[in-house]
Amino acid sequence: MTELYSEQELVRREKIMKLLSLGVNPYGEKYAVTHHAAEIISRFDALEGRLIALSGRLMTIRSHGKASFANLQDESGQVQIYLRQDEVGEESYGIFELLDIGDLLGVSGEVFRTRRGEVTVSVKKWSLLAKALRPLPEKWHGLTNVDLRYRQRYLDLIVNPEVRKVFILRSKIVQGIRDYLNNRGFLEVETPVMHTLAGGASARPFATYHNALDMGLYLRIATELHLKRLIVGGLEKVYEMGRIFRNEGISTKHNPEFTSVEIYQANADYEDMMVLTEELVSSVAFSVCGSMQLDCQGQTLDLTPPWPRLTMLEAVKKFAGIDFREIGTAAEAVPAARQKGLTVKDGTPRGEVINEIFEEFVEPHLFQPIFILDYPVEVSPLAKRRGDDPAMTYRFEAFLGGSEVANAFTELTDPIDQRLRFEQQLSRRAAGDEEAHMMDEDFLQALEYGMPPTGGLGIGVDRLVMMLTDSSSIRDVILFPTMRPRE
RNA sequence: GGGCCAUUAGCUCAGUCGGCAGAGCACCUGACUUUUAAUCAGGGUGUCGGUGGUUCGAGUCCACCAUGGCUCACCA
Repeated sequence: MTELYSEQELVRREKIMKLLSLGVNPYGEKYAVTHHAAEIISRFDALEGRLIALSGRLMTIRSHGKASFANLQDESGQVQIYLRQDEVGEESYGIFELLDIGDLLGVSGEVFRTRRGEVTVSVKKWSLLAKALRPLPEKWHGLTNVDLRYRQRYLDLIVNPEVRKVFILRSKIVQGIRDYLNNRGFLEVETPVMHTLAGGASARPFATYHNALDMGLYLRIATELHLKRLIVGGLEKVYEMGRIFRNEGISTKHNPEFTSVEIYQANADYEDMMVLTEELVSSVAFSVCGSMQLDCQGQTLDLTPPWPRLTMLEAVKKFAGIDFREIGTAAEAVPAARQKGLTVKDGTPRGEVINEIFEEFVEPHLFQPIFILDYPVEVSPLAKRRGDDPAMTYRFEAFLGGSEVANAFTELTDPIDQRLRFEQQLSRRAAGDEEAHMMDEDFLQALEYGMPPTGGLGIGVDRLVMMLTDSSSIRDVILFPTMRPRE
């Protein structure tokens, strides 16, 4: 017994040799398909007695000697087929007996209903489109090994029908976002994925190298700074949906590459972005899921706008019992945080302390849609300062199902303040914070030509898809999540 | 990176106190022309994740390693 192949693989390889000796190509030509499985069942009354053709994967075989039943699965679902020796002929039936579960077939025949009421295709002609050399996972439990499901997603898609639904839904969500924005005059643009400077977010980038130019490059961690350059350039409503890369840990909410959509609108501010966010999300949910009330981790998430708004200071006061309007300095803020049990380094700026308390004591309580407004300037280096409180910015995040789904602000257009913010980030970088922003002179130069007042919004598409498909892990909404290679 | 858990047949999983490696599906042989988790009669197909160790004897106990899951940390 060779160790290369399992018994079942050997058997299937032998069957290929038999097929070839019978003059059958195990990897056949395209089959002229007229219908899909689900359609044959749903439109049975119109199709009964008619000749149709479909192709799909053989999922079950029930052989009765000189006749066989089987189930054929295509993208739409499964339909039963029925094959009789006296219908297709002895030779054809003999070849059918060399088939295995997993093989790809094209069949044509007449639609009828069996005694037991099952809509079935009575096969008159069929051909082999692809012989499967490996057996499929078990038909009742499907593939549950999470590792294998992600590594061999094609198997997951074949044997777990609900997985296919999630990814079809994802595609519709992405299309729905595009439709919504395109219909409102936004221009979809494409900006570089490889950056000489990784900016626009606090994250560690992936580094790569360009040989001909002899220089290092980073994969983008955000699309923000290029899209704002386009606003400077006079494009008033732009967006980009695309892949972002962050060199960080992997979790049920984080994949190293993920999809964001960033939206920028000139002559707008974060108030406009709030309306845009709740309308975009709720209308996409309605068009894709048919409802604004979603099942989400055993609870009902109601996306009907308008969503409540709470400032970060109000939220912190409400859930942590600390009123930062009365705590104006870092020297006071740090002990207040420690009193709540947080470990905070000496010299942590007030804004960062507020943010940490928010994340620790407020975020776990958020489930229904809510906008948290007015983030501290220290954690918002690209957002405009509030006119009434320069320590805070016109920034909000939208939380859905307890997860941050959108981040937006009235953009900082003042090049002098922007330079100051970058310098503050640089000093944090010098202090060892690898996620602090880098100085982007090229971007500052663009701002110095003048940028109109602008509202900007970023939405984590994967997390939105998680919400709308009730998925608890980001890996369940990414076809091929990042994995360590096997062996 | 820390903690906990998992890894046994192609797949889903059992495996008691350390004593011959098991079941269902799939697969193989045979029967069967309306079955549908088809049925009936027979067949076990295996580097028990890897490497060491303890032991008369290890799937089982110990150590280390690998991969994955959950979780904490980190991070939007």
